[in-house]
Amino acid sequence: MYTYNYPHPAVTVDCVIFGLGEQELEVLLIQRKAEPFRDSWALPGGFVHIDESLEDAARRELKEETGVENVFLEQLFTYGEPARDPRERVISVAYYVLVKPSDFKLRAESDASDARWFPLKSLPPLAFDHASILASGLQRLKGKVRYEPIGFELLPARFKLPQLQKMYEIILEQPVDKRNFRKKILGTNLLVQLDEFDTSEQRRPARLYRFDRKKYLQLKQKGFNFEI
Amino acid sequence: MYTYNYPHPAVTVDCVIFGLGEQELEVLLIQRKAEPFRDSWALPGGFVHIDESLEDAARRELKEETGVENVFLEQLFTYGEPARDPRERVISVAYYVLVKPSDFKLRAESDASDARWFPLKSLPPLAFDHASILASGLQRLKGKVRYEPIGFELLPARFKLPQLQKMYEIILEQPVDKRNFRKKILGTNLLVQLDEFDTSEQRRPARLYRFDRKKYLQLKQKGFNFEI
DNA sequence: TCAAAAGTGTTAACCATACACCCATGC
DNA sequence: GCATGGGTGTATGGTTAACACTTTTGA
Repeated sequence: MYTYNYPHPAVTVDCVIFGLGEQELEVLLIQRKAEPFRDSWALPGGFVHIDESLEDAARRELKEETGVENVFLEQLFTYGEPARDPRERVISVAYYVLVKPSDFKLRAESDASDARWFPLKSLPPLAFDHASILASGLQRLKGKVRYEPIGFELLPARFKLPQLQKMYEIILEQPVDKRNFRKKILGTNLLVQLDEFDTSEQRRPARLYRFDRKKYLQLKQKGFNFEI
Repeated sequence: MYTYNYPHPAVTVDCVIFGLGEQELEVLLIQRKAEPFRDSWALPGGFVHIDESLEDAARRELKEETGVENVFLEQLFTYGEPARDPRERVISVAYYVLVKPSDFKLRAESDASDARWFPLKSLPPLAFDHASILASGLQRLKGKVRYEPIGFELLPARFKLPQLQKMYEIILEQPVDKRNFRKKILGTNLLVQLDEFDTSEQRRPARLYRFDRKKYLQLKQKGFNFEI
């Protein structure tokens, strides 16, 4: 590694933001106001400032463009094909983000904004190589949700088991056996049974649980592996 | 994403190169000739040219600095802490690389070079944040070797089963039951039995096999998952 | 009393694990 | 003929998968 006088590329971050809809996964996109790809939908993101870390840049852009903050965020992949941006050489570090329903509400608050949730099954055409970034975010989510407890990031802190099961069914796109699911998930002892019930529906109320993250982290250090 | 007049960071690639030693994993490092960290050992790598893709840059640096080419190479993580390089803002896209024994020989050929293999257990102090990059390369290798057939990348095209088993024992740092291992690995039908034997040792010759990559890719598309 | 979703156990099939001896070769 | 690692099968325990009815509530 010697001295370096060649031109530097621009570096951006882009975020694939997943949320749980009623029956499917949704992704938060923004509509571009500037060329290139003006008026196209795109992943929220932007240029990395010279004095901030990559993750800081991702969180900053996330907040600026969508109002979303304090969420699960993990680096996905870095895209650097020379021609991926028509303006100049732009290297993009992609992140994926999981938001809870309570974060969804920001959608309403910031509705002056150009951000919108799209069901995965009906995405608009995306700017740049964002469709491919989104696809690998989805692939990562599907793969990781089975052996790390990241699915809880898509649910409220207190949830009912049918809700948890539904989340897995939506992400994995396959039905899950109710009894086996309950046996397995309760068998981990990572769910804390609360003395509360969801009475908002007009039927038998479901018991609420929360995920015991502290306990999970302890077990993980001892070599325990979460698995669905 | 608007126009962008801020300074651009430099972008580098760094490679964590794994090879199998007799009894342990080894990593290929180079000794730096320039400041900062002059004479320190470091991961091979360097600046990304403005017109080459990230992977192309990684392969180019790999060849230039170590003579290694045509190997398994996969993106690992992108490191962008603002102070990780004392000279200027440098964002590094890290790759991990798996080389076969036949690629090892380049070590001898290019021994004028400043590249050397180090057993994982006796690494020298590393420049920049390379120790942490190396650690996550190792973590990735350990995690991935169990559910993707990447371990074969560390072996010659034709290998004997005890050799394959040893590779897993070295990477996973735990003993593997010989009979169960053979049952499982042969049960996948992904190993092709050859009519050749390893007669180089002074004992009962071991049968040679090769990994059937084509078959694996077909099965994978149908949802098959390799697992050890 | 009805509709709708919550909640609960048992059995059978499969898979993972543990384990010990004979074989083929070169010296 | 001996030392060395190569090669082979079975039995057990644990895990996963399949499956149907009762309970609770609000309307």
